[in-house]
Amino acid sequence: MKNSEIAKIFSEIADLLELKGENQYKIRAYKKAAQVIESYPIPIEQLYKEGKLQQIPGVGESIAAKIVEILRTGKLRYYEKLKAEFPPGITSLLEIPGVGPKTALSLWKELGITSIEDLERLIEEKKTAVLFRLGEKTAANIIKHVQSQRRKEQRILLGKALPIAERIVEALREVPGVHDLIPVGSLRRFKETVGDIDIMATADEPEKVLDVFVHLPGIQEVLAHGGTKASVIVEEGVQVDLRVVEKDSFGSLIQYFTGSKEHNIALRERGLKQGLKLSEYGITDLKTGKLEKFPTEEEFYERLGLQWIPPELREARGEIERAALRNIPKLVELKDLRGDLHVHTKWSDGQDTIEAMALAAKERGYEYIAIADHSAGRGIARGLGVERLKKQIEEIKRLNQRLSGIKILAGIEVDIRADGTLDLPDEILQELDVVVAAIHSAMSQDKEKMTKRIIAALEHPLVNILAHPTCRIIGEREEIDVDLEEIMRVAARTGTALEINSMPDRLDLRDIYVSRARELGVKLSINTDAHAVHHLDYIRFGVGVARRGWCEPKDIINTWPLEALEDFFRKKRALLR
DNA sequence: GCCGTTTTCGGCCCGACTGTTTTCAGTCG
Repeated sequence: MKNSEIAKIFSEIADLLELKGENQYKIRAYKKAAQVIESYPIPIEQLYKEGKLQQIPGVGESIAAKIVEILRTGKLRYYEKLKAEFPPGITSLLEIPGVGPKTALSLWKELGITSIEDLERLIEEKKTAVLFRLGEKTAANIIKHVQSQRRKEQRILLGKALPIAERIVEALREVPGVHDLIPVGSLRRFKETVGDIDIMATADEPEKVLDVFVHLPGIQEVLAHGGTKASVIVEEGVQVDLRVVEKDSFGSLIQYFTGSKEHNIALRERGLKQGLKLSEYGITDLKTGKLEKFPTEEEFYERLGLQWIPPELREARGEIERAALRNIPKLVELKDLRGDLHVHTKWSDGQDTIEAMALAAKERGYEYIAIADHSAGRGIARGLGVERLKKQIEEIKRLNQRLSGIKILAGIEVDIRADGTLDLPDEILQELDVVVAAIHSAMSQDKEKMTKRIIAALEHPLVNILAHPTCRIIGEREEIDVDLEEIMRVAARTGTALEINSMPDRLDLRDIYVSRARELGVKLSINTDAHAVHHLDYIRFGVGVARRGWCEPKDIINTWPLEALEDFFRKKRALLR
């Protein structure tokens, strides 16, 4: 059973306990367990087999026993019993903003409402007016929220949100008297999707900045416009909030608004143990009651005895403990990258020539770039067979003689066929500098078959990188069903790198798997899979994922000098031949 | 239900907003 499925059960239990009016700390315990399990990089089933369930933070005796029951029987009696106490569907009411457990319960008990549709109908018939604390305004708000939730797509890709934020920040920078200007929230943490865009600023005249903001080109609707905060919807359909705040507490404010929520909770719990109360306004000493303000985040963390924590790590996944030990890793940065090892050209489905891609790479400060067009198996992508690949290798040789300051590596993105064999013969593959292998077909194979298939590719001495290992497309295609732990172990053993694909809708491997791979000693490669020159700039999203996975330059093969990289590839051939 | 720089028992994050059966409960981020 998948981690997400187990997490869902505990999250439902938390909702049901809320309706029951149970102890709020018990509810929180279930919520926390669900949240941790949802983003846990190791399959819960595996931890169960190893008897290590309680090593998951937030999972104690009771929840561990429930996980065991779920995995053994496929069911949980406690959950079934709880569900039977309420009509099915009632927890869906909790998804409506403004409706919590108390409201949901009275909607059901007083009016028999058990679904969002019921609720809408009865509000329109004005039958909810009899309820305690549910007047006209609340009813109107519920209708508004339900309708707007139906209309808008919930979260948008980071790759779409970041350019919007940058565009706005750039425009506001021109306003006289503006000092700080920084996007916060999940955007600053480089989370793969974001809900809305939140920007914080300090300025001499806040009204002036907000005034410019609501009149920027591309603003579709102004939702609110006050003296310190304004909210708009931009033409891309995303909500953008701008807050202009006090300079002397800017540090604690951006810390608070950057999140994550879980990170902030963990931080405040730690503060309490030190007799300190944390909030967005600063830190209050509980003994003296005095509030201390912090202009910078560094000072804020320092007051707690912590090293500053990069936003990408702020997910309550052990970063606070590491910061206390002053042992936060020196995360990989964009400037550490020396090349891109997976790009396409006109030879298959790319838009630009080899030369154009190479020059663009040079412009970005790279030392090398690997051309990895599709192999013939991909009919739709005008894939390369043996003869055309030979010609391409010749072309690359000629270009390398002509161009200076950039080394073009001859490569291929070879298809891993359904049976695990590669789409091109070894004789031609060994003529290449680098071989990237990938799954593009038969993605619905069962777990056992898929795992064997990928392992066969990893064990091939000529395969250097596994591209987009889970094949997911965010919001569109689920991950393939595969034993990732096993894949990672084989990748580590054979010296095969796993790719962090930087395409905004892929970001594959995703952050939590990157973190696990790194723990297991797997090397990673941050590539763009660029199909045009401008795609090379997507690399920063891949870097964000690597940072969220706690990677340092040594973990990322394309931060290495060319000789070290070639050495890495040679070693695998020698090892497995 | 979880957990331990004060704890194996007794705590458990913080502040703001909103509607309102008006002194605050309920909800949210």
